[in-house]
Amino acid sequence: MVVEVFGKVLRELREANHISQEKLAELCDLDRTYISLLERGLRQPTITTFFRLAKALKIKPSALIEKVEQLDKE
Amino acid sequence: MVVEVFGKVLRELREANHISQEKLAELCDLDRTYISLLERGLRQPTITTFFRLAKALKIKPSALIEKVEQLDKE
DNA sequence: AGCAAATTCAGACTATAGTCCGTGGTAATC
DNA sequence: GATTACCACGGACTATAGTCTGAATTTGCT
Repeated sequence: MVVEVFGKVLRELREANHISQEKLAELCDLDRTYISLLERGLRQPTITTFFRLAKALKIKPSALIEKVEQLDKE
Repeated sequence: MVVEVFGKVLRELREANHISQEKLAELCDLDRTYISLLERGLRQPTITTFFRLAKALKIKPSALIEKVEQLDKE
Protein backbone atom coordinates (compact mmCIF):
# COMPACT_ATOMS: atom_id res chain seq x y z
CA MET A 1 0.00 0.00 0.00
CA VAL A 2 1.10 3.52 -0.80
CA VAL A 3 0.85 4.82 2.74
CA GLU A 4 3.13 2.22 4.34
CA VAL A 5 5.66 2.53 1.54
CA PHE A 6 5.65 6.27 1.90
CA GLY A 7 6.38 5.94 5.60
CA LYS A 8 9.37 3.71 4.92
CA VAL A 9 10.78 6.04 2.29
CA LEU A 10 10.27 9.01 4.56
CA ARG A 11 12.20 7.37 7.39
CA GLU A 12 15.02 6.29 5.09
CA LEU A 13 15.44 9.78 3.72
CA ARG A 14 15.28 11.39 7.13
CA GLU A 15 17.98 9.08 8.46
CA ALA A 16 20.04 9.71 5.35
CA ASN A 17 19.84 13.40 6.26
CA HIS A 18 20.89 12.61 9.84
CA ILE A 19 18.09 14.55 11.44
CA SER A 20 15.62 13.62 14.17
CA GLN A 21 11.85 13.46 13.72
CA GLU A 22 11.65 16.60 15.81
CA LYS A 23 14.10 18.45 13.57
CA LEU A 24 12.25 17.37 10.44
CA ALA A 25 8.98 18.48 12.00
CA GLU A 26 10.48 21.87 12.70
CA LEU A 27 11.86 22.17 9.17
CA CYS A 28 8.49 21.64 7.54
CA ASP A 29 6.43 23.23 10.28
CA LEU A 30 4.63 20.08 11.34
CA ASP A 31 4.15 18.38 14.64
CA ARG A 32 6.78 16.04 16.06
CA THR A 33 4.26 13.27 16.74
CA TYR A 34 2.77 13.56 13.28
CA ILE A 35 6.12 12.72 11.65
CA SER A 36 6.15 9.59 13.79
CA LEU A 37 2.66 8.65 12.57
CA LEU A 38 3.67 9.24 8.95
CA GLU A 39 6.79 7.08 9.21
CA ARG A 40 4.79 4.25 10.72
CA GLY A 41 2.23 4.44 7.91
CA LEU A 42 -0.58 5.43 10.25
CA ARG A 43 -1.34 8.70 8.52
CA GLN A 44 -1.03 9.95 4.97
CA PRO A 45 -0.10 13.49 4.02
CA THR A 46 -1.89 15.80 1.62
CA ILE A 47 0.10 16.99 -1.38
CA THR A 48 1.18 20.30 0.12
CA THR A 49 2.50 18.50 3.19
CA PHE A 50 4.19 16.11 0.82
CA PHE A 51 5.91 19.02 -0.95
CA ARG A 52 7.08 20.49 2.33
CA LEU A 53 8.53 17.15 3.43
CA ALA A 54 10.36 16.77 0.13
CA LYS A 55 11.84 20.24 0.43
CA ALA A 56 13.03 19.64 3.98
CA LEU A 57 14.61 16.38 2.86
CA LYS A 58 16.33 18.11 -0.05
CA ILE A 59 14.75 15.92 -2.68
CA LYS A 60 12.56 16.83 -5.62
CA PRO A 61 8.91 15.86 -5.04
CA SER A 62 8.92 13.90 -8.29
CA ALA A 63 12.00 11.99 -7.16
CA LEU A 64 10.33 11.24 -3.85
CA ILE A 65 7.20 9.96 -5.57
CA GLU A 66 9.36 7.85 -7.82
CA LYS A 67 10.85 6.07 -4.83
CA VAL A 68 7.38 5.33 -3.56
CA GLU A 69 6.32 4.12 -7.00
CA GLN A 70 9.20 1.67 -7.16
CA LEU A 71 8.60 0.06 -3.79
CA ASP A 72 4.85 0.08 -4.28
CA LYS A 73 5.07 -2.33 -7.20
CA GLU A 74 5.46 -5.12 -4.60
CA MET B 1 0.44 27.48 -4.41
CA VAL B 2 0.58 23.77 -4.86
CA VAL B 3 -3.12 23.18 -4.47
CA GLU B 4 -4.25 25.59 -7.20
CA VAL B 5 -1.59 24.36 -9.58
CA PHE B 6 -2.61 20.80 -8.94
CA GLY B 7 -6.20 21.65 -9.80
CA LYS B 8 -5.16 23.17 -13.11
CA VAL B 9 -3.01 20.21 -14.03
CA LEU B 10 -5.77 17.83 -13.08
CA ARG B 11 -8.28 19.58 -15.31
CA GLU B 12 -5.86 19.74 -18.24
CA LEU B 13 -5.14 16.04 -18.01
CA ARG B 14 -8.77 15.10 -17.64
CA GLU B 15 -9.70 17.11 -20.72
CA ALA B 16 -6.79 15.60 -22.60
CA ASN B 17 -8.33 12.23 -21.78
CA HIS B 18 -11.73 13.44 -23.02
CA ILE B 19 -13.62 12.34 -19.96
CA SER B 20 -16.10 14.15 -17.73
CA GLN B 21 -15.59 14.87 -14.05
CA GLU B 22 -18.19 12.23 -13.33
CA LYS B 23 -16.36 9.63 -15.40
CA LEU B 24 -13.06 10.43 -13.71
CA ALA B 25 -14.73 10.17 -10.32
CA GLU B 26 -16.05 6.76 -11.24
CA LEU B 27 -12.64 5.62 -12.49
CA CYS B 28 -10.91 6.40 -9.23
CA ASP B 29 -13.85 5.70 -6.97
CA LEU B 30 -14.31 9.24 -5.74
CA ASP B 31 -17.27 11.55 -5.62
CA ARG B 32 -18.27 13.62 -8.63
CA THR B 33 -18.42 16.85 -6.62
CA TYR B 34 -15.04 16.22 -5.07
CA ILE B 35 -13.35 16.18 -8.48
CA SER B 36 -14.91 19.58 -9.07
CA LEU B 37 -13.49 20.86 -5.79
CA LEU B 38 -10.04 19.50 -6.62
CA GLU B 39 -9.97 21.11 -10.06
CA ARG B 40 -10.94 24.46 -8.59
CA GLY B 41 -8.17 24.22 -6.00
CA LEU B 42 -10.61 24.16 -3.12
CA ARG B 43 -9.46 20.81 -1.80
CA GLN B 44 -6.21 18.93 -1.84
CA PRO B 45 -5.88 15.17 -2.11
CA THR B 46 -3.91 12.84 0.10
CA ILE B 47 -1.19 10.80 -1.58
CA THR B 48 -3.28 7.66 -2.10
CA THR B 49 -5.99 9.71 -3.76
CA PHE B 50 -3.25 11.32 -5.81
CA PHE B 51 -2.05 7.89 -6.96
CA ARG B 52 -5.56 6.84 -7.92
CA LEU B 53 -6.06 10.02 -9.93
CA ALA B 54 -2.78 9.48 -11.75
CA LYS B 55 -3.70 5.91 -12.60
CA ALA B 56 -7.11 6.94 -13.95
CA LEU B 57 -5.45 9.62 -16.05
CA LYS B 58 -2.92 7.12 -17.39
CA ILE B 59 0.08 9.04 -16.16
CA LYS B 60 2.85 8.02 -13.79
CA PRO B 61 2.50 9.69 -10.37
CA SER B 62 6.04 11.02 -10.67
CA ALA B 63 5.23 12.54 -14.06
CA LEU B 64 2.11 14.13 -12.60
CA ILE B 65 4.07 15.63 -9.71
CA GLU B 66 6.64 16.91 -12.16
CA LYS B 67 3.98 18.90 -14.00
CA VAL B 68 2.92 20.43 -10.70
CA GLU B 69 6.54 21.16 -9.83
CA GLN B 70 7.09 23.05 -13.08
CA LEU B 71 4.07 25.30 -12.77
CA ASP B 72 4.61 25.79 -9.06
CA LYS B 73 7.91 27.58 -9.60
CA GLU B 74 5.85 30.72 -10.32
C1' DA C 1 24.64 0.28 34.82
C1' DG C 2 23.15 4.91 34.05
C1' DC C 3 22.10 9.09 31.49
C1' DA C 4 20.23 11.68 27.60
C1' DA C 5 18.30 11.91 23.28
C1' DA C 6 14.95 10.02 20.34
C1' DT C 7 10.76 7.88 19.59
C1' DT C 8 6.22 5.97 20.72
C1' DC C 9 1.79 6.25 22.58
C1' DA C 10 -2.54 8.25 24.32
C1' DG C 11 -6.26 11.54 24.79
C1' DA C 12 -8.55 15.56 23.41
C1' DC C 13 -9.00 18.83 20.17
C1' DT C 14 -9.86 21.72 15.29
C1' DA C 15 -9.76 21.72 10.35
C1' DT C 16 -10.48 19.50 6.26
C1' DA C 17 -10.70 15.21 3.14
C1' DG C 18 -14.20 12.89 1.06
C1' DT C 19 -19.37 11.40 0.63
C1' DC C 20 -24.12 12.03 -0.49
C1' DC C 21 -28.15 14.34 -1.38
C1' DG C 22 -30.06 17.64 -4.36
C1' DT C 23 -30.61 22.27 -7.17
C1' DG C 24 -29.62 25.45 -10.72
C1' DG C 25 -27.14 27.02 -14.94
C1' DT C 26 -25.24 26.66 -19.50
C1' DA C 27 -24.54 24.92 -24.04
C1' DA C 28 -25.44 21.74 -27.37
C1' DT C 29 -28.66 18.75 -29.98
C1' DC C 30 -33.21 17.22 -31.83
C1' DG D 1 -38.64 24.26 -26.19
C1' DA D 2 -37.64 19.89 -24.28
C1' DT D 3 -34.00 16.84 -23.47
C1' DT D 4 -29.28 15.60 -22.51
C1' DA D 5 -24.58 16.18 -20.85
C1' DC D 6 -21.68 18.61 -18.07
C1' DC D 7 -20.41 21.43 -14.26
C1' DA D 8 -20.88 24.70 -10.05
C1' DC D 9 -22.70 25.06 -5.74
C1' DG D 10 -25.25 24.12 -1.31
C1' DG D 11 -25.79 21.81 3.21
C1' DA D 12 -25.17 18.04 6.19
C1' DC D 13 -22.58 14.38 7.31
C1' DT D 14 -18.29 10.89 8.73
C1' DA D 15 -13.45 9.99 8.69
C1' DT D 16 -9.05 11.55 9.09
C1' DA D 17 -5.23 15.21 8.64
C1' DG D 18 -2.75 17.77 11.76
C1' DT D 19 -1.98 20.01 16.62
C1' DC D 20 -0.95 19.99 21.44
C1' DT D 21 0.56 18.21 25.87
C1' DG D 22 2.62 15.02 28.49
C1' DA D 23 4.16 10.54 29.93
C1' DA D 24 6.29 5.95 28.85
C1' DT D 25 9.50 3.56 26.29
C1' DT D 26 13.35 2.61 23.40
C1' DT D 27 18.06 3.52 21.78
C1' DG D 28 22.74 5.11 21.91
C1' DC D 29 26.64 6.50 24.48
C1' DT D 30 30.31 6.27 28.02
